[in-house]
Amino acid sequence: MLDLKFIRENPEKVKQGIANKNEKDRVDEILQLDKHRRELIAHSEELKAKRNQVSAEIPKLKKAGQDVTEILAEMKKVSDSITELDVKLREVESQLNEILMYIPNLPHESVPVGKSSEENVEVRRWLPEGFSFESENGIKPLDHIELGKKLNILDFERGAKVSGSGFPVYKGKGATLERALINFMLDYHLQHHGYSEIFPPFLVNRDSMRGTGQLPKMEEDMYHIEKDGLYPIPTAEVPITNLHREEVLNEKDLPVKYVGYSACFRREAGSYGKESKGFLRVHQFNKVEMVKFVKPETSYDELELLVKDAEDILQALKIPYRILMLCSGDLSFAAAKCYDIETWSPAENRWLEASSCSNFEDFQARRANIRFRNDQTKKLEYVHTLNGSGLATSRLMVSILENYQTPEGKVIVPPVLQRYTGFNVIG
RNA sequence: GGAGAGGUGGCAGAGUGGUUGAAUGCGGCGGUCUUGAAAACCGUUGAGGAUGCAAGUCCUCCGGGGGUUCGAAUCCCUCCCUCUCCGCCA
Repeated sequence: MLDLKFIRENPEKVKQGIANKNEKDRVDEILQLDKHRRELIAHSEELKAKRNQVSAEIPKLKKAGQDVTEILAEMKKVSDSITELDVKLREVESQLNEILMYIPNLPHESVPVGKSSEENVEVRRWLPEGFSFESENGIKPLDHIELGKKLNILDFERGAKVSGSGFPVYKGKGATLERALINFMLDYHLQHHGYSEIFPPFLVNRDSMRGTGQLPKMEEDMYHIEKDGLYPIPTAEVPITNLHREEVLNEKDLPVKYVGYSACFRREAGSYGKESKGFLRVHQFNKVEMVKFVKPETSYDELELLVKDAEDILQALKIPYRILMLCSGDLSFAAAKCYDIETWSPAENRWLEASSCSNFEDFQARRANIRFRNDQTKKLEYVHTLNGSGLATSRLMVSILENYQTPEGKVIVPPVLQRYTGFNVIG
């Protein structure tokens, strides 16, 4: 959520930022409601001040033996006017608030302006030693679906039977490899990057979904358990960021850094047909997520570090990847700046998004009311929140299986995972 | 699922419908004392909003929402949450 005062004072800046995100702006509507709101407040408060003043007089007058019936009658009218004004005020405020909840965060000044993913900027890439985009023997590599079937480690058909399409089943060494990967990533962030581990709830309430910005805008993309008012999480970002909702953090504890595993559930409404085969687009997947709560002045440095933390995993696994800085038009609703990390898929012959690292500045903190006490000024300030996948296993698994396949159709387990799997090769 | 208890400031914990934003204790901050520290003592210590260049003035907030009243932390209704016991259960 943007600061209403900021919108009031910088309407053109806000309009431009929203336009750069390819969103419709309702700034004029906001300014009008805000004006109306402040008029109502001024009027209502004037009457309340009067009521308070007279109400304090009444017991004194009574004590002095005066007749107060006339004053009571008059105050009754004042009270009724207040009630009326407050009803209007509440109406205006809820309209205003509802619109504000749909206003996206503004892109940071360092973000390139652009319409779509076409205009994202490649920042750097990393390729393992000896890597080549061409297969050495000219044989077309098998894709992850073929490998999964051949090695009997992935079962998309039975997943579809049990749940529906987009709910993959891992079997045998595939299941072990998935588990190994999750444990490896968690351990790595704990041991090398100074995060502390959270194992979060997978179902959250509506307030949490609003806090991180999934709701109300992305309602259609979220699973919803109506009976209990709960939402299966689309990412661990939601429960982990909301751990500190409505809290005041100590400045000396910042940055607070959490890492946690969760299953992630996404309806992917309207996306059937696109990239729908295998792991490329699924309704349930596994992800290790990093979340940070930081002081505002450090958040862009922390974003760079966050990306590095995710990169370290890929370098340890020796998976080729590249980093993209998203252009304004490709930024998500709540993000001010975002880097995507894409891993290479030899069979698809293209890059696949495996991580997304974002700085939300105070957008989520304002919605979720997460603050810290500034030791110098003694004032409360909103923290900046960041999060990044470190990483999502589904796309990463595609890259691992495909990059580590042998000419015989086996898959070597990446060396750093071998002590987690207990075996070195699949097939 | 059944029964009961309770939700008040950072925490603990008072609170007859009328200067109660709220006693008291702990904690925090500042000070006195001390070589330093502790102890003791004194003072101070919530948030949000409207208005204003500012100083300030005013309004709101005692789980959420609604009601009674000139006036509500205090009375009524309703919802939510937490805890305890019983039942069920991985």
